[in-house]
Amino acid sequence: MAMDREQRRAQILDVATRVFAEKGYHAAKIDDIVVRAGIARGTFYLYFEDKRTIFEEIVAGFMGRLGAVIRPIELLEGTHGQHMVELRANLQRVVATFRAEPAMAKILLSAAVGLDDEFDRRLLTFYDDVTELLGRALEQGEAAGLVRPGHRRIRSLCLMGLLKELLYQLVLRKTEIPSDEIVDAMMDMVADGLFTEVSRNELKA
Amino acid sequence: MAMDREQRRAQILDVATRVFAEKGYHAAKIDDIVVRAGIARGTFYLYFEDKRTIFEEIVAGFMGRLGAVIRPIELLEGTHGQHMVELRANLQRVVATFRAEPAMAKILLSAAVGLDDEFDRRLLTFYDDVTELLGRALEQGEAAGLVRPGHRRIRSLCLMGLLKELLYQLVLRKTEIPSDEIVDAMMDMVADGLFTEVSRNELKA
Amino acid sequence: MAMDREQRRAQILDVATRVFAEKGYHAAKIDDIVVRAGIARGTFYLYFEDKRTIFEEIVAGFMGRLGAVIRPIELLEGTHGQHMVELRANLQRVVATFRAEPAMAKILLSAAVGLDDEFDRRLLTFYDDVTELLGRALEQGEAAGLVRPGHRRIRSLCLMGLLKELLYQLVLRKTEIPSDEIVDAMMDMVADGLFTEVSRNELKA
Amino acid sequence: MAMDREQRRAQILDVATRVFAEKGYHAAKIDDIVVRAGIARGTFYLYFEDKRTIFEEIVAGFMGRLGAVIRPIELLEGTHGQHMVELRANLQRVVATFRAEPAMAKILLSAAVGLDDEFDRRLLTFYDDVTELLGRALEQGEAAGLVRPGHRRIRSLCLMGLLKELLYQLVLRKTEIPSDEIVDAMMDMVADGLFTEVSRNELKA
DNA sequence: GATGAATGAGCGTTCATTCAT
DNA sequence: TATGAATGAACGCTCATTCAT
Repeated sequence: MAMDREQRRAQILDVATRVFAEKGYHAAKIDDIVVRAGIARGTFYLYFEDKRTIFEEIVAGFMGRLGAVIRPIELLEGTHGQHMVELRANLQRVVATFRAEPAMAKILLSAAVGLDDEFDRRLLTFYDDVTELLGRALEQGEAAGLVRPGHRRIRSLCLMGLLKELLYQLVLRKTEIPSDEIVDAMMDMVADGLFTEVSRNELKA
Repeated sequence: MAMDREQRRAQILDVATRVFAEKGYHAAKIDDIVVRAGIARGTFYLYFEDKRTIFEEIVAGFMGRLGAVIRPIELLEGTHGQHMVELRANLQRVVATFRAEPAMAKILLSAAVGLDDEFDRRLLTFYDDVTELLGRALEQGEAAGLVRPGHRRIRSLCLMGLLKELLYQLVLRKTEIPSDEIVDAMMDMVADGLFTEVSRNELKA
Repeated sequence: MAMDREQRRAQILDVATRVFAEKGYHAAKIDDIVVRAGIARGTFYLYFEDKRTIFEEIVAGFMGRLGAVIRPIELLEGTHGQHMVELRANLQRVVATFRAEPAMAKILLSAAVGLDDEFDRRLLTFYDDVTELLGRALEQGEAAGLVRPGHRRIRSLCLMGLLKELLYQLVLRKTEIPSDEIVDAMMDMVADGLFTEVSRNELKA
Repeated sequence: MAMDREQRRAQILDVATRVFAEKGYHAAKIDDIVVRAGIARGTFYLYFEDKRTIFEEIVAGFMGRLGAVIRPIELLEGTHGQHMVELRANLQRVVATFRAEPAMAKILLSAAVGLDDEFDRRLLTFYDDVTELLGRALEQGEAAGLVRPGHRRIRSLCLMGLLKELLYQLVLRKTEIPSDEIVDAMMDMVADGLFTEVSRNELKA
């Protein structure tokens, strides 16, 4: 098994990811990882400080990859007409990133939730960052006259939750809807809302 | 400590709810509950079969209260003009229910996630039920000409996620936004979407 | 439930006997006894010091009844011809005593065995007493020329074991052999042995 | 403490055997075993699944050794004159086996009794097997004219019980009677019975 | 006397982590 | 570097016994 340090580390990380995804943090035993990686118990600790640490590294790694895929939309003059394309591209990249690593979807959206206060804070911080990104996008959108003015914080949270739920369901339940269709439906709803003229009038009444 | 059986049970249930909310299922020790309830270890088992069972009862109880608060909207002839009122009332009751029991929000939306396969299934089933309810509402709305036709499954999931995220954030982060404002902003977004004429045209381009 | 103290005691003792017989000492819970006796947990301790004590009383009681049934065979002059009748009568009474209280057979021959050192000693002492009784009977028998001379201690132990095994099997496995037949076969074997002339000669060779 | 896996296993097994013999199954704590073996609590579970399992292994092991020592007596033509020698040899091997492992005698004949229904069944089955072996021996003996005809089942049970009692007493009470003497006395009694001509006549009267 | 809610010591088992080889 | 046997703290649960009413 000629394997340099980095390869070994990567292999363990990979195995651990799948184990955590399958069993959840608590039910995942170091033993499960070690057996599936074909290494000795002690070897694990040569590469990772402890169970908690490797889990954090896994999550942090995916958060990084996810962040790298989201590109802020520049609302500069003259780029008009590109915004929607870029927005859709962002969404599609995010969906694709999760679909490429379904195990990570399970971990990020489920196994890592409620682990403990410290980890919850970490997760919240990540989601906060994304939410803030969305908030700024809305702000710029409003400034550019592309977005109807409205409660930005609540709207960002809604967008965040809507995304998380879709990703969770699509990846974990292996729903077979093509990414395009998902992104289209999501954007249609977010862009134009659900109501018809009739119900809008009713609402105003 | 004069306390009849029901009182004692309720007291333990209450203490346990808070402990589970604070620490999550695994980190919550029977000892934590017992000490905070001011009872002996054995007393706990006089009222509840085991750790798992009391947790399930806590979750099931709240799911029940939540279900009781959601009233299906009748789309009968002549009830026109009432739909929006009823929809908003439903939302407000749900928000109020979570705000009344913040610990339960933490448990349902975080501590109970990823506990084990069996419990995950239970949670998913609950959310599925709600999602289906939303799906039927959309269907009836479309039929009544109140909702723009569109991908119902994806839309219900979006609504579900949007709700969950809002509730999680509002309750856990103790955001001080009044329920009215939240419901208004949420409904505005869902009803009319985020885009202006300008961006709609851009989207079509 | 008008019941004076003695009646209550007797009732609990009776119930406990059956519970101990059915489940064995360790698996028998005070709760089992209390529920079946239709009394409260605390009431039990008004009549008996603790679990161990009631068990000891049960065993001691039966040992007493058993002892009362075994009547030493007087080998006085002139009673000749009565010995065998009396011996058989003794055996039949012992068998009858066990058959009358099958639960006690289970307890004495199984549930009480290996409980702890102290109790084992008590059992051993009881069996020792009986063995000694048998030993003296053999001694007198030899003196009277009725019993072939031989190793008295070993012979008594053999008789003891043979009796215990028969009783255990007959009572616990509810074998349907009539007491008479059992006593006859046992006595035939003990009296004349198993061998024929042929094998006796062979043995001597 | 250089010890390979098999040695360690054997050591724990040995210690456990003595602990079970001294205290009985229930009173024996894993701690007792572990402390006396000079290992950590967890180490025990590296070699044995649980308390029950190691106990079963101990008992099964001894039953095996015991079974291996009992050799069926072939009643073929021409082997005449060997039967008694072989019978005595069997007995002596059984006695020797118990004497070599006094702890096992205590366990098999006392600590394992009344443990629970499942285990009781296992024990009974073992004794049943031996009893049946004895029954077949009697049958063949009768057929060969070596054994007086009689109630075979009762006789086998008697032999079984007589053996158990002797072994229990001799091993546990550390009686210093040499095996030879025991076997001789036992065989003398079983072969020829206890009675003289006088008592036999009396019996018939 | 009777009740039954409350007690708490005690035990089997798990599993992340260490460390001698 | 790799190994895997050994460690031991920690926890859920039981049940005989007590005691306030």
